[in-house]
Amino acid sequence: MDAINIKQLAAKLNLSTSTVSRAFRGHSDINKETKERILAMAKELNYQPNHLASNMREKRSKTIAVIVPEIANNFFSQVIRGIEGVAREKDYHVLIYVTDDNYEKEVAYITHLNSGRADGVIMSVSGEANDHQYLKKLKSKRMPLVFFDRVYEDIDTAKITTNDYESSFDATEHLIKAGCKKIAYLVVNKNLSIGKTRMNGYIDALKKHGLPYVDEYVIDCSNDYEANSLILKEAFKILKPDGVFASVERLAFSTYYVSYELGIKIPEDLKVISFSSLEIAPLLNPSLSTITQPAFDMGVKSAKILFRAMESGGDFSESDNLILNSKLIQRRSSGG
Amino acid sequence: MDAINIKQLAAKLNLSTSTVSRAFRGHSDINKETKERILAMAKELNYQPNHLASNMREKRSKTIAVIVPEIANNFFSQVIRGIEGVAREKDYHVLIYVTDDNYEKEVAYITHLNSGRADGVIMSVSGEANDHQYLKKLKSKRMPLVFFDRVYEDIDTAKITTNDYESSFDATEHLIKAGCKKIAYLVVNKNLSIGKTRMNGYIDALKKHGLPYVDEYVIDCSNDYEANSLILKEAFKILKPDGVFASVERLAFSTYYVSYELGIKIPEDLKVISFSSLEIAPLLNPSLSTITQPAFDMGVKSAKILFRAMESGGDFSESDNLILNSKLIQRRSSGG
DNA sequence: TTGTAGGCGTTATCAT
DNA sequence: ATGATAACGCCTACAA
Repeated sequence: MDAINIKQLAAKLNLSTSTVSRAFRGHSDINKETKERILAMAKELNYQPNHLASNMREKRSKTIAVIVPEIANNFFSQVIRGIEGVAREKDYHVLIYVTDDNYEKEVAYITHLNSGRADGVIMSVSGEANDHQYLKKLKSKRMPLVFFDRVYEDIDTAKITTNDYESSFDATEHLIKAGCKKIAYLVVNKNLSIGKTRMNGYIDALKKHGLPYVDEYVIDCSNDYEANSLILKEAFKILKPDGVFASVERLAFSTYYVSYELGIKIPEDLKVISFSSLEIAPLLNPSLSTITQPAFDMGVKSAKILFRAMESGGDFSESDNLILNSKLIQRRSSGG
Repeated sequence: MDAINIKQLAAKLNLSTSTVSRAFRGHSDINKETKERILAMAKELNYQPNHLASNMREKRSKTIAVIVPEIANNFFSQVIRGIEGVAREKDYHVLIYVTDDNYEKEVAYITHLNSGRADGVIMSVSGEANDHQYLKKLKSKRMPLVFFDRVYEDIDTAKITTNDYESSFDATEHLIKAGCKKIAYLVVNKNLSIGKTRMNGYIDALKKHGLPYVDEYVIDCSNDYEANSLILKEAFKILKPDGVFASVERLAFSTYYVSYELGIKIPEDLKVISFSSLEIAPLLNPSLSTITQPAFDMGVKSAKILFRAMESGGDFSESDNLILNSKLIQRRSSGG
């Protein structure tokens, strides 16, 4: 009762394996009747060509790998949904790898992919460490790589990002116009390119409006809820900011929790805006002002660019560096 | 500069492919020095055994498939995270398939998996249609299948679910004790086993407390936000429920939006409780009372059971039907 | 239109 | 300890 193979099927039909193979590959030179006979019998015996074998023969896996820092996160899950949809259309399969922002895992995944498991990679980087040699190996193996959102600048490959600098500038300016004088910038990893870019927008907006840039107002958080809670509690007590710009959704949530706890009223005492892909931002208490990235669309575009590269031999062009626009949506948390 | 293979590597070293192969498989009979020489050269040439080939040889893919109705959803993304973690430990890879609650896609995915792409499947079903023949084929191919959360009762395989009946009973009772007399039950697909089970809990709780069961109070919704908004608006206007029990997170969100719009005050005019895995339920306006399923844990357990089955030849035992407990967390939306 | 045969890259078996 | 060889299941160039 085990899986049947092409040989057995051919035997049952008194045909050669080539003919059977042809029936499945939409080949030209095959008698219509024979083909039908084959497909009918295949159905009856529940035969399907073995992918492992045919992929090996054709030297491709019909699979793409998606590497993300986390998955239980609105932004990434929406991106993945976008990627999955495109892959499905192309009849490709999607492997998921979660790095938990861990550099070693990232290296390990990429390294293991160097072995025929995937034909291409879409990834949002962990941002730890500075040695990106392991990624260059992909290139030498002609395995196209697309970065989205969090990228390594020193790797020359397609990058799908959003206009982080402008958005951050706008968000900060938005808080200033709402009357904030002491705006805290919440970040998870200052060294990550994305953290830097967003911070520059913040700094330049302060400058433009003649507000001083104060180092302490840049609050370096972690990926851990508990830890962030402590960090923010301390910071809020000491600095007493009247505005918070969270560079990551999670930090906005922590801001809410801490504010509840300390009796800080949003938006009266503290105005908040955050990068976020949360679809229910309007349902929060108070509704959260957001800079919303086109997550789903980023997934779709990343996948399309990857497929184009795979179809054309693995090369990218300058036009494969896309910068999409995020949307600033003002809600109650920033005084709207 | 293309990928190198074992033959070329062996040639460079003046060794046979067998010896090189042994170096990679931790085989006993190999000279330590030779092994080191091989590994060093492999590193230099960036050689890695081709998975497609070795998997084919060993007749397994070291891959599991995860099929879910949707992915941009807290419950499913947390389950996936759990699965992914276990898979990683076992050095397995994870394929993701999204059905969008579409029966045809479900059938298509399952059918295509009958071909060596995966060694096992974890799935939460779409629940459309009643012909589950296609799943039986998996069994004949010795491909273990684990259902989680949404299952087909007529398929004899491992099932990881939660105590939906009891949770629903408790949730309904909770609303009754909070003073509700006219409780609406919101459901997406009445015919899905999960919808039925949860509804039974609702019905029995009404009975126990002497409240009439009224057909109109069971409100059949869809997966579309817009459509649900209309359905609920109509229903709320006509039925004027004082309690809502949402069998799915999404419907609680719609309830909030509609209530805002109609000026219905939660919890004063309407008390709400919902199945939900939302980590920020406390931040909603008002904070949402939830029945929270142990999503991450369900993922972990599903994966572990699948691996045990794969390791032991594909069979499940009665003890592989797990029923985990959800937690009822009372918050402001139900009057807490 | 169909069949024959070789090879994709790896590994286990058997021999040396 | 190492090497030669066959086999995994499929596909295609070539032959008939």
